Amino acid sequence: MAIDHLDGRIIVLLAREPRVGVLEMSRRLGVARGTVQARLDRLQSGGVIRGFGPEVDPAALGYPVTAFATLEIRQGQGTDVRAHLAAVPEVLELHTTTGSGDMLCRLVARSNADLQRVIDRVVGFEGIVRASTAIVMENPVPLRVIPLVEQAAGEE
Amino acid sequence: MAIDHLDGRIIVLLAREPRVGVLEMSRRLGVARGTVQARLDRLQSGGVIRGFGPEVDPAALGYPVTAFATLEIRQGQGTDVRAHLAAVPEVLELHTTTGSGDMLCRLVARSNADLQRVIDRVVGFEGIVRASTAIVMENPVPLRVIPLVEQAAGEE
DNA sequence: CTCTCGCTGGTCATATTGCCCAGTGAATGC
DNA sequence: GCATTCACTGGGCAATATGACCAGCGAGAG
Repeated sequence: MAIDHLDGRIIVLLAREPRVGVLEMSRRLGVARGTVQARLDRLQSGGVIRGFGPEVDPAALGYPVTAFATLEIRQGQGTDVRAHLAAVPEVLELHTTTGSGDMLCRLVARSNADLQRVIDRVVGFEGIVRASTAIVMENPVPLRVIPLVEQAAGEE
Repeated sequence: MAIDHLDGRIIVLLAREPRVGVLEMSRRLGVARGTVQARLDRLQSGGVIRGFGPEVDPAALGYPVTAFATLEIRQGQGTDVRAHLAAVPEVLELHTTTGSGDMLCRLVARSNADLQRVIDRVVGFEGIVRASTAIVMENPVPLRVIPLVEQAAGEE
């Protein structure tokens, strides 16, 4: 899906101030309201903008510890492992990857001690052979997309 | 920050249908509008809900390849490396971790070939000693928080 | 027993939304 | 050269949501 420069500005503006409405955006961007509305519809139906769900901070929820676990899976157990991990609330994300491990997942926990419990629960499943965990200390670059959007919008 | 059961329902509802307004929410949840409004304010100022920014899908933007890179940093170069990586749009996320590597970052690229370019750019910096990359094949559990919210809201 | 707090259910003026329309300009196809 | 398509403009409409209030109520705390 192609991203226009105007599309880029819309997304950036929306990311910076999510509360602005379509009308306010049209004012700021200097285009007609209908245009902004049409662009937004296109971006959403095109899948570029998936939604506007609330961004919840696990830390504020009482889960300040984040970790990444690399899992090694027993042959053919992939499906079961996926289901098992999907059932654990502390598993925020799961990927299957190439490379040394077979899966990579993001975990959160209430404390370092609690992380042990989470890991036990994650690993306590026959299909998982081995797990190596890296605890996150700092997060210099929190999940972001704006620079990418700007690049995609600019070069186009 | 403590999460109420009602808070939980608000967040879940909001995550499922972000477009509903405060009024509609109050109707669905069977409480007064002012209550929902007050709860939302509290959740936001408490940091539990960070915002309502648009969720952009890098794949739809033309970056369908995701990878995780583990970086090994030369002693004392941490700050410089952070700045370097923050300047690369394809770096969506960066963490410093315990364990074998020193940093973990999430990358996206336009293709597997393009990933090489991105990695070169990431690694092409004196402070980085070594990098090992894992390409994401599948994403069985996309980034989610709802189960965690429900747990935090339920047990409380 | 009193105070405080959160929730209710209501009002109000204002702003925004979704939807419609005709007109314009540029690019496209015949 | 000419007609068509498309995106954008600028406007107007009714319906709705918003933010800001208010008094009253019940429960829990001191």
